[in-house]
Amino acid sequence: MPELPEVEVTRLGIEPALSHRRVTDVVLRAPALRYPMPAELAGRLCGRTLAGVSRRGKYLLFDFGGSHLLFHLGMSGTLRLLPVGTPPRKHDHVDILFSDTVFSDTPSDDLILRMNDPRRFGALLWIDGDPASHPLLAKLGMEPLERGFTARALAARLAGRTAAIKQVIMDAGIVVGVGNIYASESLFRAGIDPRAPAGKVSLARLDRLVKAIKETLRAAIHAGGSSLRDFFGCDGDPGHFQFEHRVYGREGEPCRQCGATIRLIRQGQRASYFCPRCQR
DNA sequence: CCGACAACCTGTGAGC
DNA sequence: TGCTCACAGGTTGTCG
Repeated sequence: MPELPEVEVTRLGIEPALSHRRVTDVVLRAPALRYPMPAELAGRLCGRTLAGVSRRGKYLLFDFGGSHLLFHLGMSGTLRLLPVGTPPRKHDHVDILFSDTVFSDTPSDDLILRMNDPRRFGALLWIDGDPASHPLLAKLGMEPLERGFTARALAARLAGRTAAIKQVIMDAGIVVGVGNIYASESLFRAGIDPRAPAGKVSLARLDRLVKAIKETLRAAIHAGGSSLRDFFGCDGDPGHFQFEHRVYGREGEPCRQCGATIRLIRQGQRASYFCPRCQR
């Protein structure tokens, strides 16, 4: 499901709606996602005010004034904002109820932040202290939309790597947020064969790749993300970037750039799509 | 350190 | 209609 653009679209919807609201209740309907649910979560959260929501890679960090609630959406997770009283559906595992804003004099406008995750590969963790030093976050690589993500910085991390470039740019220890869809899409835009050994890609080509990754992710965020089957933004709207995919999911169809037939191969148990003429 | 692979879990669509 | 199989946006752990 969610790669960086889908997580960022979720953050952009939630942050303005929930910031400065106070938690009034927590409902957990599953004992665990990828990890056991945080102990005493209701006791820790109720009464606290949300200061803001940030993102690191595909993780969302809800700042409750020094302590953080961390979400990961895994393969099939979504976060939605719903009116209080909305009945839960299958796989709605977590509700966090937020009060109306403190200073509003309108009738109650309380909201539920609800996490749905059929496959339960997602995660919910409570982090005291600096989240950057948490084991899940400490070893993460570069943020692709930040200035530090450059061809030179990428080249330094790829030196000596013999694995295929597509698999390496999906490694969160190198660069975060680039998953299976956006890896294929970015390599197409950069004109690079996904099978090329990562350490042997020239600096000039890495420069094109870095620019392609930034462009692709930004365009996808602008489009509300890609919705293949079960991604929706926090308002329930699907994204529409899937209609702009140039190779992902287009096996056997003509390349939009040159007309050659788009190919599907397996790399590391994942599907890779590419144009054999445009990507060499 | 690196690379290859299995595992986690549910739903869906294709093929018979 | 119903069965079985392959596969799906991610990450972690193990093994050589």
